[in-house]
Amino acid sequence: MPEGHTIHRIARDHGRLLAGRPVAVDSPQGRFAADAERIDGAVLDEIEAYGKHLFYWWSTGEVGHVHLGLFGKYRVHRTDEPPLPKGAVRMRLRTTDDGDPVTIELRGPTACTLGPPDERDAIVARLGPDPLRADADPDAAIDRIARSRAAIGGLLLDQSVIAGVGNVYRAELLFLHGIHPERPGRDCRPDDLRSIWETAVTMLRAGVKANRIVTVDRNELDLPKGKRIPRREATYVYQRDRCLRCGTPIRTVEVANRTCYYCPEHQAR
DNA sequence: ATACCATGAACAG
DNA sequence: TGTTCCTGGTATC
Repeated sequence: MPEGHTIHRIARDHGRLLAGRPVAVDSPQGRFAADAERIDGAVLDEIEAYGKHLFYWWSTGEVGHVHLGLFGKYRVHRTDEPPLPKGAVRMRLRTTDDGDPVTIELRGPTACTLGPPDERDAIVARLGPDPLRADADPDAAIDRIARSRAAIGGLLLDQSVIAGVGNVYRAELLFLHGIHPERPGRDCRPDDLRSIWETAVTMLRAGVKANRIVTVDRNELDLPKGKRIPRREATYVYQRDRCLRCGTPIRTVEVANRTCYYCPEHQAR
């Protein structure tokens, strides 16, 4: 699930539920237990999203770091007495004040740690600009791509180039700009690179709003008004059999160790 | 019941 | 470049 839009949506939703409140923290599964103890009962000041990373700013001055990876998942319970947790809950956050009771469980993350703000800064320093953040510098990403001999399909997945884009968005961004995933970054027109950034901003924002990835223009679909777009219709090329626009069979190519879907008709080498 | 694959990324070498 | 870690949905038997 988690590309950048998911992470920003989680930061927003969970922040609304927990920010400014004292929170009981524990780790039923155990691997976060020692860290949990240090912030147990502290006030959660803010949840920050940066690319695919989440940062929990605690009133103790420490910062929690969560990266969901491929499998990590949150579950929200609107009670402070949730059912016995099934499976391995790495981190559990539970309200203890008089407000609306909330318990949030985290399972299967790639990273779940606690440290000083320096550690958060070090992680952010390794990341490229995040299209969902107001402080993003598009030129940092555009220049990196424009100077690179590497395939643009790999660069778009490289979090140090652009933070928050994942395998679905990369395929869709390249399709919409008619660029083959294996084209070297330096062989792309600068205008196209700028446009890719702008499209990324639009797509990711739409993803946060809808809480899912929908990259197609609704008007290109033959759907009854008001009907929800099915998952397999929500993209132009990603996990499709045929290109939504021309019907050409979709091909795949491995770029950066991940399957990249593209339309051979629209995306020439 | 079992296998495999997936929207991710760190690490070894 | 290949291996490893984590979970869950779907396919296959």
